[in-house]
Amino acid sequence: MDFVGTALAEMTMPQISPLAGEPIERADAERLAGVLKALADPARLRLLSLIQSAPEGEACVCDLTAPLGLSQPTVSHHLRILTEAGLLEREKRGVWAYYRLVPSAIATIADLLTPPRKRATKKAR
Amino acid sequence: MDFVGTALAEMTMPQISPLAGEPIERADAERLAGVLKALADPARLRLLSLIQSAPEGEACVCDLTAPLGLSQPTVSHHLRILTEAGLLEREKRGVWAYYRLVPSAIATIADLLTPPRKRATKKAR
DNA sequence: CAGCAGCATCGATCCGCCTGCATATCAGCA
DNA sequence: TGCTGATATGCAGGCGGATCGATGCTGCTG
Repeated sequence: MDFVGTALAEMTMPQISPLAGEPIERADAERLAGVLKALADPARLRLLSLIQSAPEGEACVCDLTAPLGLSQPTVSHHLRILTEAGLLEREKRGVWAYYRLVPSAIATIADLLTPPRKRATKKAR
Repeated sequence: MDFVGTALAEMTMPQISPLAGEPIERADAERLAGVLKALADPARLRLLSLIQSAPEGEACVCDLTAPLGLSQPTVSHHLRILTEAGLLEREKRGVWAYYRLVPSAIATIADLLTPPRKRATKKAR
């Protein structure tokens, strides 16, 4: 499941727009589902929220374990999934690993879900 | 998992905005994750796409089985999940069950994911 | 160099979900 | 009423994922 990391980049291409007019391709559906699957977990949603609302917009694992009530390996596991999905980026400073949101990554997903409003719902062929 | 059906309605309240400034609550995270989990499946994404691009914006199960390459019970199962998540609505006309998108349901999810751009990222306390 | 602290990885367990087959339900029709 | 076709539901196999304890790895520090 390494393709998930590049899924976002490939889907930013405007002509794909999965839920727009044309029926979605099987491969595109799997890519989008892969990214959504990374989002579709309470712990990971809270992780994104915690990191985003952190003082500098970044947080290390030790700051996230307590508020989530999960073990450190589990938190690392979720952070890994979010990073591979292209939603987080990791920076190692000394002993600590700082995570921050990838700018506009989530907004890209939101855009993919929102069909181009003005496009005719019927086939534009 | 009946709460999923009402999850969308509860989260449309603007003060929630899960990925906005404040850290997300555990209950809100689970509700949003529940809806996202309904979306995070290739078959269900293709179902939404197929229904939306259908002639009248609606389709019955028999029209969806072939393009998905899945058995009829499996398609019914996915349609049920999407309906319980508040993304589809079902109308029984005679022997057929017609499914159509709930207007702006997906757009609501997209809005929940997109933080209010101009909110200060730092704590507003 | 030895010890320690922060993270990642491994192995194992438990649970939920996707899928299909078989079956039940329901509406239309002869 | 009995039959046929379109959907829904029950059941079960199989796979993936969430979680944790134990362990390994790596910088920092004394």
